[in-house]
Amino acid sequence: MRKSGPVFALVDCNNFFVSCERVFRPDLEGRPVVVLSSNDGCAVSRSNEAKALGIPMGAPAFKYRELFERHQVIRFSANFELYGNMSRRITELLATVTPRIEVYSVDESFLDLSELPITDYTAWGHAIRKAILTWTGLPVSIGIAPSKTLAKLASDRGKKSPELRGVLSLMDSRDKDKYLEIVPIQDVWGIGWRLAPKLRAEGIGNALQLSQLSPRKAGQLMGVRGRQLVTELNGVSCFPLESGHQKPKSILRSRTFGEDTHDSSVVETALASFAATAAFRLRRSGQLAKQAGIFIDTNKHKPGFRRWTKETAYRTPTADTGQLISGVISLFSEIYNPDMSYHRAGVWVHDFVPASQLQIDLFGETDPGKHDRDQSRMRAVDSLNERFGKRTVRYAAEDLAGQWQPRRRICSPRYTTHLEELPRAKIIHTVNE
DNA sequence: TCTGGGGTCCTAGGACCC
DNA sequence: TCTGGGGTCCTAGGACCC
Repeated sequence: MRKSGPVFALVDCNNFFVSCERVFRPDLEGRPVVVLSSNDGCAVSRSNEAKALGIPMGAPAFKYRELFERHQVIRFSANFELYGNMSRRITELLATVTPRIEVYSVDESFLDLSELPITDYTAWGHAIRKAILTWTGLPVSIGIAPSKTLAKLASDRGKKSPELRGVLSLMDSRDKDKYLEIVPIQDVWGIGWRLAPKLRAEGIGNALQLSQLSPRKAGQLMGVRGRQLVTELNGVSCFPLESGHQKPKSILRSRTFGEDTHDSSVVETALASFAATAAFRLRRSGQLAKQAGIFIDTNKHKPGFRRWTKETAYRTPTADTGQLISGVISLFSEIYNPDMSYHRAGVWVHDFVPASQLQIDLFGETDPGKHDRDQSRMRAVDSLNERFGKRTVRYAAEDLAGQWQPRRRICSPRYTTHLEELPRAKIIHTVNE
């Protein structure tokens, strides 16, 4: 059956990181749980019970320590290996429903339903929700609508209104306005902390009022993106499904150090590790970079915060780990000041060209065979690491003694990806037969 | 003591040219 | 050298997302 217009579903995992932890710790059901960011710094995922205690997104752990203790809030360091694996399980399941899928983030996917023979979208949503829960143990919310913005809004409503049991379809437009009216302006997808007060000052306080703006006025207040947003709220799709394999346009690796440091060698090994991962991602995307840069920060929460950035261009675009490492270390040597206390650092690469279209710079390169040798060396490194595990082969500069590495004091096991960390089953013998 | 990490897109304004 | 308008290209920074 062919529908007249676009139909999008947004499948959104509830409290994703916390839910992943609970799959393997069912005893945590009903208890307040938070997952902390790198360095165990702040809360990045909260269970409903934790939200009810008034723990906001991004709550700094040290400020909430007392509340955590008082209410026995269970805390975890972020275990991205586990979350990534759980995320792939859901994606694989959804891909069996339709190939028209856009993995929007680690916990959200859009599906294009317009070609599927669905007569009752709400029933379809409940069936998918149940399948995901059965197969992965993860609770999701599903919103279905003629535009992505409305699908997003619908899944959010499905999550927040218990009577909807996680699924809301806005395909039948009769009660659309009712739902739009209860969505505060700052909760609309695409309205952030700067636009929300600006819109409120214009008397626009909810999604319904936003949808009633004229395109002209919307453009004036919010630019082209805002004009499209208003159109989307009226059920006319402007943002298509971005399926397929978009290649990244920039790659950034950065970390806050486990402890602040003056030591140049600690910062160098961190930068070398970031450069190595960035280079690997670059190769995996089949691209070469023309530009690489670094930044180093002092602690931004202390007075006298400073950031230094420095960039370099490659005459011949590269994805070679060795070249990127020596590039970023030399940039660092131009910035380093032993009197500074460094808190965080990062490496970024951008300005990419496809690896297949490389043009060797005839004037800059004295050894024309070098590029090919570099490439085959990197291919060998990547295949060894794929076969024997991440970082089996690495550059000496990376030095994984890792004094810079963030703290992860309370990390759960990598249940799904490391054999030795598998959950253990206990067999209980009953005495009375 | 202790506050994450990784992206994309758009726009305003400067540099430069005719 | 100065005047002015108009166009393109590039970049930094703003704003948003998860």
